[in-house]
Amino acid sequence: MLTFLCLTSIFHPMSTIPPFSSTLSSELTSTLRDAIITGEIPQGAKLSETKLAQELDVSRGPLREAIRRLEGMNLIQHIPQHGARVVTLSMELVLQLYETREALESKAVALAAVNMTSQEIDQLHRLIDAQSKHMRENSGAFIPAESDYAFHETIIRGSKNKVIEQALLRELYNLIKMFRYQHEFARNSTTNSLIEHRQIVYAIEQRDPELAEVTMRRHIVHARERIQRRMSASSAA
Amino acid sequence: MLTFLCLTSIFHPMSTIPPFSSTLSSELTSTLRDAIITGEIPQGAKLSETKLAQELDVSRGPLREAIRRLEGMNLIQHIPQHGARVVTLSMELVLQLYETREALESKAVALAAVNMTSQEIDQLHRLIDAQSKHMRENSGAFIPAESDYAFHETIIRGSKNKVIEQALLRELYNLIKMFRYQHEFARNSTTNSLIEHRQIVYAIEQRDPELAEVTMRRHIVHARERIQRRMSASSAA
DNA sequence: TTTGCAATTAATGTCAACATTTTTCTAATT
DNA sequence: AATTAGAAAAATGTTGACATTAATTGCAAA
Repeated sequence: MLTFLCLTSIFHPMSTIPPFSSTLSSELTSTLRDAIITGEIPQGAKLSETKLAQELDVSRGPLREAIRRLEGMNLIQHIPQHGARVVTLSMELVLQLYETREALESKAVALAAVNMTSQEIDQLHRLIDAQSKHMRENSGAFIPAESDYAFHETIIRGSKNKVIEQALLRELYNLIKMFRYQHEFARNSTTNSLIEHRQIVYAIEQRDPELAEVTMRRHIVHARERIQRRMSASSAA
Repeated sequence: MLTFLCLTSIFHPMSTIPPFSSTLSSELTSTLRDAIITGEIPQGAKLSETKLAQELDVSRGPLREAIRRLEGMNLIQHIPQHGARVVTLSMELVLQLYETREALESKAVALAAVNMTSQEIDQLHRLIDAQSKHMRENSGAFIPAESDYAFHETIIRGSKNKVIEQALLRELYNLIKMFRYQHEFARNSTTNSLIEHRQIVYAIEQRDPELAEVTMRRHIVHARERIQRRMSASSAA
């Protein structure tokens, strides 16, 4: 028996998309998305329409629509006449996610350096200050994942490019959150991240798109390399 | 009365996704996608489930699923309780599409320079030769859009990065095809494109990711600038 | 004529039943 | 015992009806 059955629940702080929704179908989309990200429905698991509909006490129509939407978010793979399965995050896929993120988010920050309002830049400062405070008070190891996401999302929205925003927040970040949530070592950011965050904000403040771009690119490459090291280490063990 | 009603038809050479499909819902997806790309269903048009279902002689269930899928491809915008509309390609959106394409496809070609097989590179040569032949025989103005797409798709698949491939071919290219199909001036490529294509293939052959990346980036920036000039010229007129 | 409300119409959201395909189980054959 | 064929079960695909919400129409009042 699954525990995510409460449809009107308060969701994880993971969520990019607001949990509120007017239709049952949208509500199911959020519910299933969070259950997949947290691993409550494990990777590779088959989503049986019949069983899920029974457990969630809804009919199959809205459920199928939710599954189609999650398909569009790359959280689910659907094979006609065979059903839907939760995506499996192979080492290869995760590295490809970070390669794609590098391309998109480095462009996003370059645009953000030009297009962000001063209010939005202030918001970045507030987030960094909170991260800094958190590290001081916890004798320093990690930045909480939520704060890290908030930082990156602020920049992405600051690009004012809806296409990049959608590609990153709707397709990529759900998968990245899923990976980080389900791997303890990736759940929080390293100390070094805060320094890099400061460099990125500095470049944006200087309205220097080229500097912002290379700084962000390096930030994401570092994250990818860290994952690569950890994954190959654990697979060798 | 719409004319795309023949579900088992031979589709436009536009299609990225093969027209064959086993389920009615997938078939509807292809049908509607092509109707949207060609403008048979015009930009901003409301997709009335009731009417469409009647005209296509299907029930609303599979039709709704198709609409959800097209939503995932960014061809349709859906507002709960209000229905679905075909996306409207504003000047702003088109330029954002090309900005995103620049970021993704420059990364794709850098990966392709490392990962493409020699057979795939041969394929690029064959496509360029055909483009070259076409221009000689037609006293030279343009490369047909289909040949241009084939060239870019070969490179994108050659990157061997499924995430970038999906983002480009499933989300971006449909919209770019839609724009080019519905704007006569953008339908074919310029003479200069062939030269740039040759430069790109040269860089891939040299297994030089950096050169490939800057060459592709310039190629796409040129395309965007050409659009920008044409659009502002026509809006000034 | 215009504004506002009520009633009607139509559209989207949801459900339950039916059809078809796939999977599973059983049993017979080699 | 293993394999295969057939039957049973379960799953996905599809349909039409019902519920609820939005849009339209018509009428009354300002």
